[in-house]
Amino acid sequence: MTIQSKMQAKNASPRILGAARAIAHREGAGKITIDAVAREADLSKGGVLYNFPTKRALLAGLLDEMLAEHRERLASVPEDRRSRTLRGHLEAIVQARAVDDDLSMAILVAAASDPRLLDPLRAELTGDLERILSDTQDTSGAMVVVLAIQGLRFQKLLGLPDGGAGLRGRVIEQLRAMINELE
Amino acid sequence: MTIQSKMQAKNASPRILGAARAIAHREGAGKITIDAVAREADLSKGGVLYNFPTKRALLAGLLDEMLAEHRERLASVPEDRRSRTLRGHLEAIVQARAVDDDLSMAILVAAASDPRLLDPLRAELTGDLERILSDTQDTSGAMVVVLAIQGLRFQKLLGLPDGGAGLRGRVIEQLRAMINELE
DNA sequence: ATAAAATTGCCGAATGGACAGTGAATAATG
DNA sequence: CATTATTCACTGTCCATTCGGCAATTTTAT
Repeated sequence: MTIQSKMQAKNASPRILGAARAIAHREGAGKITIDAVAREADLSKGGVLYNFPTKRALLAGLLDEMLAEHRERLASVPEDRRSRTLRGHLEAIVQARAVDDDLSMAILVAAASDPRLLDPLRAELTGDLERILSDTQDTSGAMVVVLAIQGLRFQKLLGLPDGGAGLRGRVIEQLRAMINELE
Repeated sequence: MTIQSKMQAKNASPRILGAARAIAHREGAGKITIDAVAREADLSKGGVLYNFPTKRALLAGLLDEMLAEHRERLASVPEDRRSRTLRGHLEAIVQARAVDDDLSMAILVAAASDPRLLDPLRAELTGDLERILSDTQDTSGAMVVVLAIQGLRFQKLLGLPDGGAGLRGRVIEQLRAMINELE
């Protein structure tokens, strides 16, 4: 019970999504449960279900929010540079410090519970990829960079070995260089 | 009830693991349930739990089996080539046609239910990575290849866009070339 | 060798907990 | 007052895990 216990917010959805992310960050993606989210958001279970009528909808909302953030990061790359989309993908992952900021975690839960939840993501990435590939002649070179970026994502997410911070920095530098060399 | 209904096999574990993989392949990783595995393996629930006393143990067993297969694939790369481990990782994923043969799916379930299940995988990969990096001077170049391979894994697993089969082939060729150019 | 005893591998019916979803009642808001 | 946001108390389902029993197999004792 917070100080505002009896005050109705106009829209609890952001708080709910934030709660879900907090749980995923703290306890792992699999622990996202309606009850848990309700507790975390200081709301009743019914309250959560009022905003997201099913758990599936909640997960979809999560993914949606993260996709939106992803788009924002992409948009923050200067308009006129070559390989803009590809640069955006790389910088997005460099900036996302906490796993919490990252798409990947939501992706995992989604995939585990219902693969169709990933459809919007697939659509988005398909568009991105088309743009990336049409930005250059060296499509397989570009694709290697794309794949490496995805590799970075899951490596961080799953806590797989990364060869240390120093190497990580040099890898990112190298990826930047590879992007610059695309024509 | 099969024809051998009253015959006791010495060890149902392989059948159980096979059943689990079949389910994961057909219905998704999240559908691995003791009941389902029991049905698929034509065994009772108790029978499954006799071989794997908890579900966690079952998942650990799955991961273990897949790690063993992974080691085998690595071992199949000719002894004397440079960057042997790295080549092994690449060829392993090229060979694994069905997602079914791939580590990744098991990884996902494991990560979702209990991150600690990934510890053996982490250990294995840490060793692999050390070997890979000590095989060359160009550590960041090698790491980019490692990351791209991981990217390929998850791309396939999650059904993310890959730019088509042609591009995929060229990417693999390019990765092979990158490995050859490592010193 | 063989009967008895112990062990192994498995069955299948409970048990209980976790969880998604419902609906009627209630409070807040404009 | 009417609409919207939320609570509360349930319901039903799914699922991991427990447990007593049983048949086949192996070991031990005679």
